[in-house]
Amino acid sequence: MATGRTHRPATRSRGIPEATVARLPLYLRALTALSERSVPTVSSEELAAAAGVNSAKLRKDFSYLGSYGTRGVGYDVEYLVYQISRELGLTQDWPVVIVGIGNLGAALAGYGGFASRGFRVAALIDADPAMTGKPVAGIPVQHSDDLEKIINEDGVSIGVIATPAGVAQQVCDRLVAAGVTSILNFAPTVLSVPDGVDVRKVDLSIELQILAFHEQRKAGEEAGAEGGPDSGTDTGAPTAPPAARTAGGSRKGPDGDVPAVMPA
Amino acid sequence: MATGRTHRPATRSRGIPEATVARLPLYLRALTALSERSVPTVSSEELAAAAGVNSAKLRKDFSYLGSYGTRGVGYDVEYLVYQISRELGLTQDWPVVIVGIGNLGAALAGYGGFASRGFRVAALIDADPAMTGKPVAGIPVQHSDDLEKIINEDGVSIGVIATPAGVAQQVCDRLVAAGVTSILNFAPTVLSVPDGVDVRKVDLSIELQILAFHEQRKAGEEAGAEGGPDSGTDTGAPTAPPAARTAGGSRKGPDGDVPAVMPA
DNA sequence: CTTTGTGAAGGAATTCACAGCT
DNA sequence: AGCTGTGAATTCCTTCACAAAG
Repeated sequence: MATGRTHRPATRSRGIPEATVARLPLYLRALTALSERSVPTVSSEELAAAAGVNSAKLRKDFSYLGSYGTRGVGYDVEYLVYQISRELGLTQDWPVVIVGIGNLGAALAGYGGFASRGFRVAALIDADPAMTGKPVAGIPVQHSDDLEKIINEDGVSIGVIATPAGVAQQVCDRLVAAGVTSILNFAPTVLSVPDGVDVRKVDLSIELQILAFHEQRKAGEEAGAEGGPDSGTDTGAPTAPPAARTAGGSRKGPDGDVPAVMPA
Repeated sequence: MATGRTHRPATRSRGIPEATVARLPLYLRALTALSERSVPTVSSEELAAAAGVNSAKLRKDFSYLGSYGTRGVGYDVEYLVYQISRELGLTQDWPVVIVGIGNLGAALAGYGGFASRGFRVAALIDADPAMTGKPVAGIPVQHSDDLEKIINEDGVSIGVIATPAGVAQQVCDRLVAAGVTSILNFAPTVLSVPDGVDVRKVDLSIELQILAFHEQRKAGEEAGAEGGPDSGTDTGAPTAPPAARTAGGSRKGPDGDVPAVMPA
């Protein structure tokens, strides 16, 4: 930035910004919908609306991919679908293994958006011998003893972890050792992986907590002018704060001390 | 903040950055684990490692909450757990409804992390009459005709949508009309909601596509020095690009034209 | 005219690095 | 000594607004 970016980015677009990459699938989905309705072209304004972003952002995003689009007209839907697909690597297909076939794993196995767009469920793996051989979403579950063999035979590089948190790290380690370099983690744990391995995390409870934060904020505003943080709703007022600082005068949070009612 | 924080923040900390809010649940989880092991205090360095972030970021994050923590020592685990919980609004409990009890909805209903930390599944709702009354994860499914009544009676403000994409928007509309102001959406659609309603989205297929992007990138680097985007892997080379631009010289992507093989 | 593509401005998040407290 | 809390520097992302292209 500071240095002004002399000319073209050397070896070609080294680096589409992460934020842009994260939005490409959104654009792709919107474009696919247009494509199915046989809409031939779309403006940045329309497409942005369909994807739920603003149009300047969309145009900037596309500018990282190249100069697709025609001024005064818009973007050719089919062409863009192809270009984005290629950029995302969806023109090849990616075998994926799902480890942990509980409720969630089963749901994922049956998820339609999985099969479409280049992803193929290569195997379902579970540690429970009772599951072995049982078909889930039409695919027979295999035992985790064979994990390494499965990964190797199918050339799997993407793994989905849907196990309980307690075993997620060891499953992860085995996947990585077997050659998996991208992991989608549904278990509520921080996974540690060597450099070069990507991990993305999907965490229901985190999302809910973020919503709760905003929800609380709304309630606070709507209620009293600027009253305390949450003026109790049901604050029992009992017990004492876990470890009430060493007394002292440190300027703590909003209203000093209140007991915790932490759920398990 | 900027203004040196004369005394207490006026109306109180107007505005913890979103990025910080999104990490609080991570810290909370790590702290809860420490708490269970009866660890009394923790340094920013240790806690950051457990949460998978760097310690400067963690300290900055905490600084938005107030001055908990003791120089030369670290943070009192229990105290921090409480403060973060309160900040996130987890000291009150939030009734949640889940709409769409298919594979995914059932998985969510049974998800442990749900019940803990202040969230309570108030109702499971599905449009299929055959599901009505059937218990899922111990909770009887109710019919979507009663959606409004359920929301009102239980004072639900958070809704989870796990329906097929096709009906997600209308379910969303009904939830909002009934008074829900926070929505967690698992359906692969962009939901439009009025101002004041928060939507968060969890989308498997988007996460996979982002992984595929990076995966492809790795493959590219590891192979030829800096060659084309993916040098084919299996590119049939057939058919023509959807709408091959009006010829012209616009500097398109990396290697001009290649056919699309888009999956449905 | 319409709409893209993009410099430049503005804002947000991260990281540095150290003053200040314990 | 050790560790937090935070201004300042940096990097990343978004938005503006307009020149260039059809």
